[in-house]
Amino acid sequence: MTYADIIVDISHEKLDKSFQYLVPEKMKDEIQVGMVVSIPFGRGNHVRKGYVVGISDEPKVKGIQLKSVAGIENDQETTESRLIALAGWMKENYGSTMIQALKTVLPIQKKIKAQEKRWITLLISREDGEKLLEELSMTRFKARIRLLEALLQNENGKIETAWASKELGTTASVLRYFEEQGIASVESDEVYRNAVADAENIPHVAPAVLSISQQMAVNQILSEWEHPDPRPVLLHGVTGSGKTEVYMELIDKVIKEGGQAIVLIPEIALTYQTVRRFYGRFGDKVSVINSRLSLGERYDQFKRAKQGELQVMVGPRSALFTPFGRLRLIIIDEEHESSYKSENSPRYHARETAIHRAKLEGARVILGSATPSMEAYYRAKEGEYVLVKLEARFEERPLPRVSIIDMREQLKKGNRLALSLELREDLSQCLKKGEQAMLFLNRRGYAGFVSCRSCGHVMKCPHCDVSLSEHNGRKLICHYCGYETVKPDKCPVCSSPYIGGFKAGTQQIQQVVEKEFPEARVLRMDYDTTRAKGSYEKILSAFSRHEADILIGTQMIVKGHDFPDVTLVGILAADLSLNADDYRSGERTFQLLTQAVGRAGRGRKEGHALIQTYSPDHYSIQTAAKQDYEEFYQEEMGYRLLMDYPPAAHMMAVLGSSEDEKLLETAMHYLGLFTGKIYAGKDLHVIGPAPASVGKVKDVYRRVLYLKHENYDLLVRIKDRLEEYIEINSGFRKVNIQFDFS
DNA sequence: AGCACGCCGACT
DNA sequence: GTCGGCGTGCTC
Repeated sequence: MTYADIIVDISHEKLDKSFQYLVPEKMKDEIQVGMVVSIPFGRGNHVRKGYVVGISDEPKVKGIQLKSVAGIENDQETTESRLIALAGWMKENYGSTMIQALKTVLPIQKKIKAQEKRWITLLISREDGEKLLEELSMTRFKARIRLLEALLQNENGKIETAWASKELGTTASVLRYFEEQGIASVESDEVYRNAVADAENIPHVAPAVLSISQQMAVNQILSEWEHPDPRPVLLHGVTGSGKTEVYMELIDKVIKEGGQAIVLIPEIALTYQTVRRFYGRFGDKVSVINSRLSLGERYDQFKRAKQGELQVMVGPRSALFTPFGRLRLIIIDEEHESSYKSENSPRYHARETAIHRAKLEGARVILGSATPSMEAYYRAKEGEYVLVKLEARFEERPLPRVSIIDMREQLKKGNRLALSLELREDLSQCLKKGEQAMLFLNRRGYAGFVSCRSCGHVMKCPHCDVSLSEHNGRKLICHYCGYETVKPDKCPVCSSPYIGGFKAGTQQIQQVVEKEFPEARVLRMDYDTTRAKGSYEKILSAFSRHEADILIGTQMIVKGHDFPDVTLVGILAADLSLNADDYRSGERTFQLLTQAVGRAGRGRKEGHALIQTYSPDHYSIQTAAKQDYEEFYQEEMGYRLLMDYPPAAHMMAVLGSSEDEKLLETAMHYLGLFTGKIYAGKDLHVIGPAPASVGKVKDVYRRVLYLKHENYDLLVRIKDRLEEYIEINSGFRKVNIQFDFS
């Protein structure tokens, strides 16, 4: 007998397990893991869609009469089944339930979408309506009166047909009367809107003539593609070298061959500019998904892709699962960005997942970055990826000149302001010449905490074990759970009145700058000024139109924007991100500084950057100032090798969370003991368990156990063993365990 | 999600 | 006494 494990309709959390069905004799040879089948389910034996996730010849439950698979849905087998196979791989390699994996991979169709809503809209003015109502009230047409009354009462003069027929008894003949007389119109919901914002106003742009180095890169990539099984390409191009032109050239090739392409970009922040460029070149073959689209719009875009209306999809991490039927190319721009790693289970990395999807689909992968991740560069050096370099900046523009300012010297010189004397001098020069400047405040992993200057007490969130941040000088807010409290005017521990915030926020910088340069026009871009919808684009486009002289902001200003008039970049508190408590802090600092420095001098005029720091000798800062990736990589790799951190070894974090602190502690302790016992002597490093870097969020405690080993598959096997162990032991019922690979 | 079982309020 | 409200739990 053949049995199939099937997951029923993925849109419902509670059905997060597989059910076993009998496979009828005639389907035995046809059925495969990844197929979509129809099955009778529940008491009513309703026929529903299900996904085959396993096939076996043994029943796993006894005492239950198994039902049989009703049929195989053949239609969209190829695209969908490959995505389901990808989900299976993600489940296995990142540790999650199959249903979570399926949900990230398949577009969730909304049930209501099946029957579209129709709306009755009042076309005449309210006065005319009242008049007509009076006339009608003399007649016997009661249904017409009810509908007109309802339309007049409704604020927008718009009601749903389904509601009208149910509540008002409106019939088709009533609607016909309203339409014929021009009193109201009946229209369906607008069908898919173009997801590309402002698409009508994007002019077509002819392909640019590639520079010599761009053309060389394209040729190198194409020659790799000649191989039957091309390797992923790491395109290492300095900031401003024109990687996007290379991407577009390759996409053009792929489209002409009848293939389709996915372009991943780091976050919504960048979509606006990037999408415009792609749309300008390829027109409505291009679409975009982002988190601002509604579920319905998102689904529509995937549907268009599936129907073959689109050739190119641009979007963040989740765009990787666009159901293209002839996917031939996946591009991951700014490959090093941390937003490519999912924070939810399955905690997949878009880079690895893209490479796997490409393998399943017969597509190629391009990874692009000015500052590649250690992982990607390591793999390229090992020959697993092909390294292609774009060394010259576009039009041979020189890289900016960089100076490092030792802030300890500033204190000795008696300057206590956040701006060094050198930066102030350069700013005034820059303003005099009518050029633009950017001031970048590095506050990655750092919140503007409030502390007592007398006893050192730090104001913390009572629910989350993180410091509270000061807002507008009077409120304290927790960025994890949103807890809010009034800023105390004396220390709750020692009653000292000297309690206050660390004065280095963007607002403070703005005040200093405005005081120092009263004639300069200053824009500020940070968490506070970009919360409103569209404000992000507004600030950036105002700055690019030179409506301001100085732009002050956090990391969001350093990402990939071209401002040709910017000649000066000032980086404040460059070393703050070095103090974050994870092994990637050196890499992040280098990336941030390199990207920030690269903002200067992208137009005709030469650029200059100043890095202000308290650790001028750190290699991340030194190499970023020299814009020397290779030297940074060597230094950083030495540290990773010494400490067995990725990419020198693989690491698996076992994340436990529970509301019960004691229970969590024992549970994690036993997991540690268990792994130590079964894998003793296999060179496995077990670290912890320890409280997670944020030990408590929304009153849920979090602990973490790290396992390091050079063999990834061994870690995956350990994960499987741990999952079994957790399944058997009832002590884990109230503890949530997740796995995180890096 | 559906559908059944099940335990408390207003009805012919 | 019954009809029916939707809370809870199960579905191979």
